[in-house]
Order: sequence, then C-alpha cells, then structure tokens
Amino acid sequence: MIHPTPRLRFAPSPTGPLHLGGARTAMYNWAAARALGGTFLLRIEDTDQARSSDASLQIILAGLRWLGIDWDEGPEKGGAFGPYFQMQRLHLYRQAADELLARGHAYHCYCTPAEIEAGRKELEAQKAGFTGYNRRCRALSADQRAAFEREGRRPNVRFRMPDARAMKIHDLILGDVEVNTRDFDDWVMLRPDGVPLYNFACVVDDIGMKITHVVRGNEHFQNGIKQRLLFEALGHECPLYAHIPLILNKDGKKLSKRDADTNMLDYRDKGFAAEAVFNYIALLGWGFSGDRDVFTRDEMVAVFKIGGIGKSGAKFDEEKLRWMCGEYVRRWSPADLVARSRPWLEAPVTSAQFSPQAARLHALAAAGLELPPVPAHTFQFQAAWLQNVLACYQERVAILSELPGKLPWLFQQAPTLDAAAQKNLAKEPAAKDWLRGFADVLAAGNAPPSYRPWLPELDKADVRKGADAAVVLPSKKDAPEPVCAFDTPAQIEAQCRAFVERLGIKFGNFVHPLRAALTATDKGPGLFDVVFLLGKETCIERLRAAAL
RNA sequence: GUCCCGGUCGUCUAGUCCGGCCUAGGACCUCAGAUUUUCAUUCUGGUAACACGGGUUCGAAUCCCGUCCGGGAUACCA
Repeated sequence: MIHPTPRLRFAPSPTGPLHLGGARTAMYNWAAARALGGTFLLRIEDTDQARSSDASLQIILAGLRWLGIDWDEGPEKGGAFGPYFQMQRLHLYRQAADELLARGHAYHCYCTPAEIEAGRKELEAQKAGFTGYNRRCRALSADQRAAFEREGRRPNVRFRMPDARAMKIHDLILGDVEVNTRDFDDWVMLRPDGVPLYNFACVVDDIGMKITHVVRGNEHFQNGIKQRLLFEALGHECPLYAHIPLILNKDGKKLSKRDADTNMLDYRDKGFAAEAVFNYIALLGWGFSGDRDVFTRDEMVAVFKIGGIGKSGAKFDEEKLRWMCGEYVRRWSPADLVARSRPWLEAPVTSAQFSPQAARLHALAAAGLELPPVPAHTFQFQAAWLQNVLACYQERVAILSELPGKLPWLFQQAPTLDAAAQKNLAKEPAAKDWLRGFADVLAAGNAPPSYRPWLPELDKADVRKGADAAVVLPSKKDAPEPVCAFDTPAQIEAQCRAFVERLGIKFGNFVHPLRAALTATDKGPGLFDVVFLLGKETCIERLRAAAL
C-alpha cells in the first residue's frame, strides 16, 4: 500500500470556548501533522444547532492562534476538501445515509423519546447487561412504517450494529483492545430533519477529508468502535486512532467546558505567555525528554511521536505553569520584554474589541491596585529608560499582569509607603539624618537626571541625556564598568559606601531605610540601579521628604 | 448495572514494549544552605514514589493473575 499523505484534523464543536483539553488535542494533532510532514486542518462540528454559536467559534480560533497552532485548511483558510463546517455539508450526510439505508446498514426508527426510555427501563428491569435502545424498529414492515407516517411521526436513521461481533482493534496509544459489538447501541446517525449526529458526520467527513490519523480525547474511545464499523459499512479503510487520556481537574474529574477558568483566552488575559502555556500543555501527558521540560515548538515537532503520549490522565498544575512562564520571560530579549509588557502597562486605549489593556484594568481593580500610568509617549520618547526599568524586573516577574503592581514608585510623584517600607524607615532613630546626608552626597554627585512621568508637561526630549543607552541594567557583578557621562550604579554604590563609612554605621543598616524612602517598598531592583533609574533630582526630593 | 481504560515522589513525568545498567532519574512544589543591599534570579544539598496480594524467574517498577482505587462510555451532545 502506498502511504497516503498524513492528514490530521482538530474538530471542535463551537459550543463553548477552547479549553485546556481541546487545546492539547489540537496541539498533539498539529504536532503530529508537522512531524509527519502532513496537513493539519480544522473542521467545525456545528451540528448541535442549539448550542453552537459564532462567538464560540471566534474564541476557539483566537485561542488556537494565540497558542501558535496554525492550520492549513479550514475556516478563514479554505482548502480543497471543504466546506469545513458540517452544517454546510448536509447533502453529503444525506447521501451517505441513503446508501447505508439501501444496503441495510441503517434503518428508520420511529420511536419517540418516551418509548425509547420505556424500552430502556424494561431492559434494566430484566437486569440485562446492555440497557440501550431495544431496537424495536429494526424490522418494521411497510404497513407499520406507513402507520407511523400517518401518525405524523418523522423517523431518524439508526445504524445497524452487528449483533455480537468480537473485535480486536488497535489504538496508537492504548495498544490492542478487545470489544464486542453487543455492548453497543444501534446509534442514531441522522435526526429527522437531516442534521447528522457526531459519529456519523465525523466518519463521512473523515472519509471526505482523507483523514489518516485521529488523535482525540479518550472519551471518544467507544465512539471509535462505532466509527470503525461505519467506515467498514461505507467501504473505506479507517484512519489510525489515538485516544489520549483526559486532563483532570483538581478533583480528578474530566475537565469540563463549563469550567470558566479553563478557557485558553483567560490565560492570555491573565498575562501568561503563550509559548509557556503551549509548552506546559504539551507536558500534560507527554515528555520531551527525561531531563528537559522547556522546549520550543520546533523542538517538539522534531521529536514528537503519537505513540509517545502517555496513557494516564494528568492533573493541571498552575504552579508549574507559572514557573514555566517565568522561564520564558527570562529568556526574552530586552526589546521583546518591552513589547510584550506594553499592553499591560500602557494607559488604556479605547477599543470596542478585547484588549489586554482592558484585561489589565480588571486585574488591577480586582487586586485593589492603583493603575500604574505608563503614558504612551514614555514608550516612544523614553524607550531606553523604560527598557532598563523593565529589564530590572525581568527576573522578578513570571506573569505579565504582575508587572504594573510593582512599578508605582517609578511612575508616581509621591508613592505611598507600604507597611514594610514604613517599618524600615522607623527602625533606626537616626535614619532621617542619614538620608538627609545621603541626599547631600547625591547633590554633590553626578547621577543621571530624572525622568518624571507624572509631570503634566512631559518632556519629549531625551531628559536622561543618553544615560540609559550607556548603562545597561540590571547591573551585573562581573560586567565591565560602562562608559557613561553620569555616575553609574557602581559609582553611586562607591559613594554610598564611603558615606556610610564616614558615618561609622553598617552598610546593611543604611540600605533598608534608603530603599524604603526611594521605592516606598522593601522589594525591587538593586538599590543603586534604583538610584540610577530614579535620577538625581527625584532621589534627592524623596530623601529629603522622608527626612522631614 | 454493563463495557472500556488507567494506577511510578503531593503534582507533571523518565524507565515498562525487548525483565538485570533502577540502592527508580528529571522538573514543579517544599525544606536547608551558599551568593547578596531587599525581593527575585542563580547555585548546592535534603525530604518524597514503583496501589496491594499472589505467581513466573537466578533476578520484576518492568511479564501473568486477582484485588482495590480512579477515570471514561453507555444521548435525537460532541
């Protein structure tokens, strides 16, 4: 047999957002298609008309795009095997159903839901192992059918399952599994209105779209049995199946579409990096190697094999996702860091659509935080300074939404001291004198000029006079001393140590009130990077204010 | 009820197919220490698992059987 071009699909139903499990299924299909050099397509299973919506579709597509899962055929793309929406393929299902009806693989069923339920109850009462549809309409005479029709009953079409056929099937992940058709229903293929149900539409489309590998959640394993039989009845070879274990929630149960916090876009809106989320999800049931957890999409594709997916369910661990995000944030170039942080920092823009800015507002409001106003022109006219600022936070942030809450000391004229800062300021009785003294040291020194985002008249010129271009922050221990027209952090530190020595106090004792006065908190970048970023005038002002 | 699947540190996993290199490796979390002007990063080290019981074998996390536990399916949802 000539091996056909691998074709894999992700077939979501637009009845809710893209959740974790769906994202992972899409990812594994995508990775397998890329690894096999095949085609990855998207098919929209919108036959549940009551619950499908265009809004859900858009959210699903946005989620996939955000994760970097691109498709070769499907919505917005087209392709030679379309249409890719099942509701646009109804004629194909009708045609296949007629064929099956004619060949005796399917039959019309006139039972009402109540009758089906009654039949099931009866089987239960008999303590029958199988308690599905009682197959009453399997052998209806022409007269019986006509009578039902006269009653106004509209039939659906059921698939005639083989009576008791032992099947040995192979699954790429589960291996060989033995099942018996007696444990399965004569399932409904087509509703009376001609809209197909999942198993039927799925197979007709997998045939029509020449799908070669099906990777999907384990909840579809039994459907796979029905589908194999349908392929056979239709005279086609079935694709290779791979049923992957479910992602479990904290309670160890199947993740539900209705778990709001599993919407992929929520992770985007909370500030998680897309690559990190991708990387983390890939790890839920699959291992890159015995000793590496962080890898790129390309690296994944290079080694991905469907059979390498694990068999047991995985619980989602947000702690590890968080760590993963930090790993990615720390790998970004300074320019990337600025670009990716921007939506979380910049003053909100008006937009009818979703914007990360809007999400940021929510996040901040929820945390009870004041907005860190980073004016748009700061990005434009103080780019070097801002880059230094953010670089100082690169290893202090894992999720971008955490960033704004850390920056008020740089963007407010008089940031409010938090409890820790107040404590550090009050600890040493002489602290105020020290601070006043250090203000004088700075006044005599040559620290860079201050940039003050809070001033109404914002200077669009380079108020920093090139200081940030000359000194790359954060300061590193063994880095060569930069050439700068102003005092560098290292030089400021030297001045500080000399000052402390003159005073005859311990450096460690001085540093805490100094940080408190300057940053209004007890955390943050290196102290002398802080002085450098704040600039001469602002530092002197804050030190003298704190000394009052 | 019936059918199917699964079960290695708290969590994600490597090892299982082709028994010995496994006194079970890595990562997250956690704890201790180092570095240090805070926080963070980084580094070092520690705690922590083969669900249980029987086999087979010189030898089992790996093969077989049973038990228990967990999950999925059993829709005119997908």
